[in-house]
Amino acid sequence: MQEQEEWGRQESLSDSFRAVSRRLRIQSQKALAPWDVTPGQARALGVLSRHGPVRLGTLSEHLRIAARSATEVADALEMRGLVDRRADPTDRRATLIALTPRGEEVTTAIRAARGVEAEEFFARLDADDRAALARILDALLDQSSG
Amino acid sequence: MQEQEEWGRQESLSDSFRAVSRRLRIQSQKALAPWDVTPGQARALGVLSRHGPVRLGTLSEHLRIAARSATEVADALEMRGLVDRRADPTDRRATLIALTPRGEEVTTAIRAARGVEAEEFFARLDADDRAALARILDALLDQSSG
DNA sequence: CGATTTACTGAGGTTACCTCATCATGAGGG
DNA sequence: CCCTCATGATGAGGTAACCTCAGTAAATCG
Repeated sequence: MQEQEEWGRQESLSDSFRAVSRRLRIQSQKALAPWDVTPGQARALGVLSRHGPVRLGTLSEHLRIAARSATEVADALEMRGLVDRRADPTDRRATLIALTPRGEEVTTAIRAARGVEAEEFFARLDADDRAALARILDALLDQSSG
Repeated sequence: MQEQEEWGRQESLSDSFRAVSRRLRIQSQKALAPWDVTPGQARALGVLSRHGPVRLGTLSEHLRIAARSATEVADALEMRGLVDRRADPTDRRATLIALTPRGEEVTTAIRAARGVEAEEFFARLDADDRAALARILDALLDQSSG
C-alpha cells in the first residue's frame, strides 16, 4: 500500500511535469506573439544568435531535433524574413542559415522579453529552489541523453 | 552582468523543462507501446480507473483539457475497446465513459508498467530531490492555474 | 412555452516533431 | 576517371495532443 502511494506520487510527478511544461509553452507563445514567432522558432533564433550562420544539420543538432525538422523551422523563419539561406562556400550540398538584420533585431527584442517571461514564471521560486530545479533537470537530462 | 547570467539561466530552465518533458513523453510512449495506447490515452484510463464512469465533461476537467479534446481521447479508447459510451440516465445530453473489462485489465497492466517507467526515469534522484521537485512543480502549477 | 444554457461532436487548425524516399554533391577506391 | 557510398537538404506524408468555432439536442429557467 505504501508502495502504491509511492508509485502514485511518481506518476503525478510525470503529470505535473507535463502540466508545467504546457503552461510554460503557452506563456511563451503569448510572450512571443508580438513577433509572430513560435517558441520553437525562437529557440532556433537563439542558436543562430549564439553561433552565427550554421548549416541546417548543425542547427538541428543544437536544437536536438531531426534534420528534417530543422528545415521546417528555417522555412518558417525565412518566410518571416528573420533568416536567410546561403550556399555554403565549402560544400555545395549544404545550406547556411543566418540571421537577417531584422532577425537580429527581433532576436534581441525576444531575448529581453523571454527573460521577463521566465522571470515571471519562475518568480514564485526562491533562488534556492531555482538552483535545485536547474540541478534536478540537468540530472534528468544527463541520464536520458547519455 | 550578474543579471544577464540570471536571465540566461532562467531561459535554459525553460529549455531544460521542455527537454525533460519531451524525454518523459518519449519514454512513456515506448512503455505504452505494447498496449497500443498513447500517453494521453493512458492518463484518461487512469482517471476512469480512479473515478469510475464519468461524463466526458468531467473527464476533460480531470485531464485539464478542452471538452472537445476529451471526446477525441474517448474516441480512440473506444476504438480500441478499452472504454464504452453509455447514456447518462440522469441527463440525456450527457455521455458516460466507462472502462470495459478489457480496459480495466489494460489499465492495471499499464499502472504497473508506468510505475516501473517512472521509477526508472526518476531513479537518479534521491528522495529529497523527488520531494523538492514535486513541491516546486506544484508551486509552479498553482501560480499559473490560479 | 420560449429563451438561454449545457453536453457533446463535426470541421478544421496549430505546434512540434517524426520517418522514408529522393536528389544533388562530395569523397574514397580501383 | 569513374563508380560507389556517404552526406546535406528537402518533398511527401504521418503522429500526438491539443485548440476554436459552429451546430444539434436536451435541460432548465423565467
